[in-house]
Amino acid sequence: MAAKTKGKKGKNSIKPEDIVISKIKELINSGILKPGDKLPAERKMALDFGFGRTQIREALHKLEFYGIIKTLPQSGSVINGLDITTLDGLISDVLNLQSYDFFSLVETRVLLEVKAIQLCAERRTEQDIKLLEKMHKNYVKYFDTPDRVSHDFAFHRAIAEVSHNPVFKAMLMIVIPDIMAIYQRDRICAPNLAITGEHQEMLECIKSGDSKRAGEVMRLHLQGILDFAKDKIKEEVK
Amino acid sequence: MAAKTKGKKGKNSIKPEDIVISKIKELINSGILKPGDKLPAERKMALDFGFGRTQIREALHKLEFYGIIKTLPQSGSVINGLDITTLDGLISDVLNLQSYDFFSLVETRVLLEVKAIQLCAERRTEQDIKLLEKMHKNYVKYFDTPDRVSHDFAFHRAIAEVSHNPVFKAMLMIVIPDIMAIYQRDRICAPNLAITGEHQEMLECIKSGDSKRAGEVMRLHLQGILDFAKDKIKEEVK
DNA sequence: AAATTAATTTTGGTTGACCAAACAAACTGG
DNA sequence: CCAGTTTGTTTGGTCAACCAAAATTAATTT
Repeated sequence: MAAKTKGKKGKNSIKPEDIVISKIKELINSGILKPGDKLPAERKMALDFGFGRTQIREALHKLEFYGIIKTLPQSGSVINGLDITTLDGLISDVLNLQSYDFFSLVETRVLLEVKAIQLCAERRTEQDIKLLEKMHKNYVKYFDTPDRVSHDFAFHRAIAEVSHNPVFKAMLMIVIPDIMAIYQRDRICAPNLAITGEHQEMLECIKSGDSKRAGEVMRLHLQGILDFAKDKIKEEVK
Repeated sequence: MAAKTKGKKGKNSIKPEDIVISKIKELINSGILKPGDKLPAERKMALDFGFGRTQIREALHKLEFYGIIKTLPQSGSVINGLDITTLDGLISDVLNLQSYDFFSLVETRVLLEVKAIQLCAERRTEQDIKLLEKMHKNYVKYFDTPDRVSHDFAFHRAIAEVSHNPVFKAMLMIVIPDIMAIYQRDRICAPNLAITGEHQEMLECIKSGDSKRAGEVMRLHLQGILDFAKDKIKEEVK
């Protein structure tokens, strides 16, 4: 996935795999390798670049994760057929992979999840509604236990599911856990009782198919975290 | 990354690393392992699970990519401190990792990029404007060459950059290349001349800070691809 | 007895060798 | 001359042994 929120303090160690990736990047920029080409064998690159095959291998894994190459067993690795500028940009992104700031994460979550719940209201089936009701019941049931946050997450995860857009879901699954971890750690005040009511209301909107209102309630629901993120920025500045 | 758009045809081969991951998942679900725990040494797992250490290692790499564990050199791998349900869901997602359908990709792109350009109009600096103008010039310059799509991508990439939200950028960089690859491949008609004008207009909106209008132009700009995606669905159904 | 130090074990990281599938060239029979 | 087969090579996938850093334990000193 994607990228995790790492690199809090100085991670001085430059991983060998990243050096290998930048070497490959050079090969592409210098025109020796073009999109669609099969890149050299792992052993050859290991020799040429002065690394072990393991390091080459990990670099290739990373590039495949991000959809830049495709590795076929017993055959070789092929550069995906984009164009040079695109490729160069993508590889640069893989190399940088900076840790995401909390505000950007929340901003993204709000955008995705408001839209997600709107789609929920439009696309939900009978089965979807049952799922959501079950998740909501569980949240209420475990409200006074340490498992509350777990079931809170489960409810939001269900919404991502019922949006019937797997890309939304995948992206929300990247963003939400990070946000929750930080929010729980840094927030002092007690769990808000209003949350239950908001969940209930969202559920009603989805059931009645009122996508507009569903989105509004979700936006309200996330407002607290958004404010928290804004405060965090000011805090960091001062 | 994120996930790439793989698995077109039947990829029957179940990768060993995924079996290892599901074994670890079982350990967590059975309560033997809890969040925050250090999981067994690579050698021990290799022995217990009946795989080589390499396979264990690749599984751990994958889990670390998705932020589920953290591996410390010469010390061990630690399960990140979420809660059990959350963890279980995340691991399930890693295991499924289905290929994304074209429509969902486009739907996500529209949402992200419309918001991105609105943020552009609000947050752009003088330097940002210079970057965008340069990209636009290049696009016009290379319009009649095979490099057109490359510079088209570069322009959109610049918008992602100028939104000043690294999460938006990362996600758009996942989604856009896939979309462009499919769109170019399947589309028959010639490149639309209107695109240049729309890029120009977007640029003007960003410069003047008119975020609302910038968003509208972007939505219009992407409408063609969205319609194409809708047609594609109907086509697949029949 | 407590604190410090030294030896040992355990850990992830790295390396080189081996395996079977895929590929390509050479060979053979028509 | 060509189609089909064989054989040798190249490829990514796997494995077992080795390395250095970290953690643990034992020994030593105060």
